[in-house]
Amino acid sequence: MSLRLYNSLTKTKEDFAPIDAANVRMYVCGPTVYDLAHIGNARPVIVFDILFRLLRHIYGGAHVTYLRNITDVDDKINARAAERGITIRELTDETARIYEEDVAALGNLPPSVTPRATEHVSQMIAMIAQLIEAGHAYVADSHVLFDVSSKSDYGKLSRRSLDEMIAGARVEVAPYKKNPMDFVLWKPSGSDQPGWESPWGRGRPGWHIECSAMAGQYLGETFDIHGGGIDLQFPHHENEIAQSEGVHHNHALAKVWMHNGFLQVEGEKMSKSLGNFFTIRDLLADWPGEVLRFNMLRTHYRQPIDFTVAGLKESWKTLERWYAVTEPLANPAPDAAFFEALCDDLNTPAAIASLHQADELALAGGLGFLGFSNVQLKIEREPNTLDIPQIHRAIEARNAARAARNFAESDRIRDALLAQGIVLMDGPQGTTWEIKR
RNA sequence: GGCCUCGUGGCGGAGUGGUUACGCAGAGGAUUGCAAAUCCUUGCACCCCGGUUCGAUUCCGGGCGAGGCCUCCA
Repeated sequence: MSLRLYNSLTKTKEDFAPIDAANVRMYVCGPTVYDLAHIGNARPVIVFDILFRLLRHIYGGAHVTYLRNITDVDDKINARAAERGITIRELTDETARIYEEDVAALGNLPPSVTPRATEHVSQMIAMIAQLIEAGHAYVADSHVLFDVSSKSDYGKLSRRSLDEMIAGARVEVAPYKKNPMDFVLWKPSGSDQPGWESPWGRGRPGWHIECSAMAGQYLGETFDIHGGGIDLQFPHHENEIAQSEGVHHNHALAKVWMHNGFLQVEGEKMSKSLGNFFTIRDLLADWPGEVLRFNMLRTHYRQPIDFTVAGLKESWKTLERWYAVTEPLANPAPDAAFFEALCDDLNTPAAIASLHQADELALAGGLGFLGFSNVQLKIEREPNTLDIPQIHRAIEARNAARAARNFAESDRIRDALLAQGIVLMDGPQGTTWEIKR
């Protein structure tokens, strides 16, 4: 069974063949750490975690390198730190730490490498110098700009021509730009802004160069897979391509480009003004991480996803039903139907559908493979705030009443427990209980 | 305005040139003192109009609708 992935660059599903099967390399754009990550940010993390697991399964755990960067230099970060009256480093450290906790709670494996932009500024400076040398960049008004007209295939990922982009013309046209679409590689910093010494004076890197620099350092000139949200396709990924290929003699940056679809909340765009803006942290207060994860995987990664409370409830219910039958395996080997679905461009909805048909072993394997553990739901099932001996005494009293056919009393006890959120279930092996949802 | 994606039953969501998954909800049954849970059975769909075809939900064109990018955004 071969792995097939949809490549945004060619717009087709292609057989995946690694450049080096002994070291399969994947880059995914990580967070800009100025604020808590929201549920939309969680989608690419979960999607590419599944791909990471699949690649490790196919090529071996030691033969996959997965890089997810941390962007800790950005003007939004500067503004937020000033607002909160803390240093930039305090803000980025705190936000990065919370981010790691959040994505771990969602069941994601740590990537192989999580480099920080600020620790790679010298690589960025070197790259910018090479771009100037190669005629792809120029210095103007203390800035260094990428000259998009110097790269004839600029726009190949997003399939836009320069003419179209200029016709769209909502971009800021700074007077020092040769072409309105030229983008900043380096910009000058004032004394109140973070800055690094460079051949072009004290300044800081532009928006896109960090990804090119870190990808080049850890994954080489050309690597296998570059992932991220569809909204990053233009301009961010387009510009990454321009920068990296500009330095690497037009050798491709990545063979396969993958983009996950957008996320909506209850049918609307998530935004602070609509009051439907949810951070991962908000949601983790009400929903176990594995429920959030399962809900995300019910939709194919390239489709838009509508995040709803109804969907979360359904996800929770499905997981509970499965956990009642089996426990996810820690070292799972997927069964054929499940594996084939995943290998078909990460078709997680079809893989999940196969689990509904699967026997216990295959179900346990599939759940484990997707990164489920049942740890969080177990805690949820028996929160330590409950007086469990009291519940058991009530159940015994009710069963005594039932044995005496005093159904008025037994129903009273059951209703009393229900009022506390405890649902009773009479089975052949006796009475069991669970938390009402 | 330009570029792009999508439109499947009450809901979620795969897939396919011809017998149309799966899950949730609904209905019927088994079980139960009654419920709950569970199990079995089951009804329900391929946005509209053209075209290609023996045959289209699936391919092509147009329309309508939704969403995304073009500016920070995952």
